[in-house]
Amino acid sequence: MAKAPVLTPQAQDFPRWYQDVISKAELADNGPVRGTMVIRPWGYALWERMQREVDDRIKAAGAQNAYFPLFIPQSYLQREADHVEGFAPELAVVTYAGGKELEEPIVVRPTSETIINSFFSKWVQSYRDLPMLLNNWSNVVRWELRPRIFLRTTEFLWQEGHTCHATEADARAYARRVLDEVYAEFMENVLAVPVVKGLKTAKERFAGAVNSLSCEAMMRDGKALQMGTSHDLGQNFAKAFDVQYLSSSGQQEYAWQTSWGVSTRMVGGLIMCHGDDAGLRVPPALSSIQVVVMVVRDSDGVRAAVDRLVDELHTSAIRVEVDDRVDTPFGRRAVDWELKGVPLRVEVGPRDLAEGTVTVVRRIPGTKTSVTLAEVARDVTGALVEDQQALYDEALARREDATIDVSTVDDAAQAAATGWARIPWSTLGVEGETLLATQAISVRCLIRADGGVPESADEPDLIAVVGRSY
RNA sequence: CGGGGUGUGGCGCAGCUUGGUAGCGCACCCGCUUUGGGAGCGGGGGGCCGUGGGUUCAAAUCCCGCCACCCCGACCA
Repeated sequence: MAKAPVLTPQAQDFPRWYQDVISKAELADNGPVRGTMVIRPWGYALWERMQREVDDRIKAAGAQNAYFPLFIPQSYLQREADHVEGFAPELAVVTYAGGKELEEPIVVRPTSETIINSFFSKWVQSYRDLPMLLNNWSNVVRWELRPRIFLRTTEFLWQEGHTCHATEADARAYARRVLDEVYAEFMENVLAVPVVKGLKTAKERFAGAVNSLSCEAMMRDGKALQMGTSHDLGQNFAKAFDVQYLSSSGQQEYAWQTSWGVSTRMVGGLIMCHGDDAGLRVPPALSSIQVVVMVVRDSDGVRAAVDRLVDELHTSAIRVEVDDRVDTPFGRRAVDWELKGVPLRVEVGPRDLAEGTVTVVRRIPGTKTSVTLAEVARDVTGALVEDQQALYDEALARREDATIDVSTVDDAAQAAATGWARIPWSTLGVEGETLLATQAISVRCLIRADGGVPESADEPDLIAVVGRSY
């Protein structure tokens, strides 16, 4: 008789499956304050690898890391009208500290536009100071009424980039460059998550931005997740915080700005895009452990063979971990690694060694094969590359199958029950967008007919990608 | 804000109707046997039963208040 499934099957109850994976794969726990989370080592390892890969790309795009404070004077938030209105409901405000009531309340940052701009106004003096490209790795707090671990938590970890440019065109181009070269490139090639890049509608735009661009991914239940955003801020904050520079022609000009961010929400996206009924599936390019070598039983020279194999894999620049917990039943260990989603398992036991082989188990396609000792390193290296691609291809095919072109608002609503719909923006319009909102369906982004990212929502022939979202 | 529900070892629950001071599964600890797909057997540790009051010889159980959390609706995006 089959054992009860380790996880609630996705088809039975997707949200429950998501909670089960997070708990059984030891990714995170809920914190004591509602909406907060404790990120456990395996979950944090995913985030650390994401940070490393994103950070490399941010630096390649010319930005430098800096750090700005957690606490912001409340008055700063109030300087930009749309910004304060957008964030007011989710602010955590400190009014009492050091044993007494504060003269001016302090806001725990929900994002750092205001405090960073207060320093830009000091640092940006001349066109020679531009562009100024900064990035801040930090935690932020947005009080959430309906939290979901990793996807929408009261406190989360992220990076926020903030830049100043001499011209509107430069700022726009940079916001777009981050979207393409930092975010989408990372998501598709490292996370193996295909994304649709597009422009947010006025309704979905960041509070205080002129335009917001986003990367949208489809989860296995057909819902959308905004994986990252990049904003063209125009001169809104520059004017509110007096960020001016002297141009080469001797004029005082307001700087043109951008801001952009990705967060621990990506961990949730990774889980829901690739996970299956056996647990997480981590893409090889991301995983902090690419191959786990299992000592099936410590006898007949198994341990020595494992040590030699690990050295060889290290030499091939593969991230390897040994599982020599021989006191724990084999099946338990195998299930644990599957839940955690490590891409490859190499099982070494006396039976294998007698044949001069090892057993290679691939988590992503779910295959198990016997490979000779001489070929392991080559086989493993090839499997890591193939499975990275397979994961991406699978996710892309799933998204395409679940996305349909429609020409009426009713059909769009129908399609959103199981996936996404593409509908001409001229057909949908703001009225259609409002109507869909009553059914918890939103415009994820606007794209051009050829899939390109629009410069503005006023371009003709735009397509709205609509769906339900997290 | 309105309606409904739930609070009992780390987690999930039973016990409450018909009061007699707590039990099950998983997890944990010890021993032996196991170990190629979630181990078996034996032994063991752990609970102010959300909280404050009341009734009673006696309250997890009955009565009243409070708190927290969950679901549905409304509101907001």
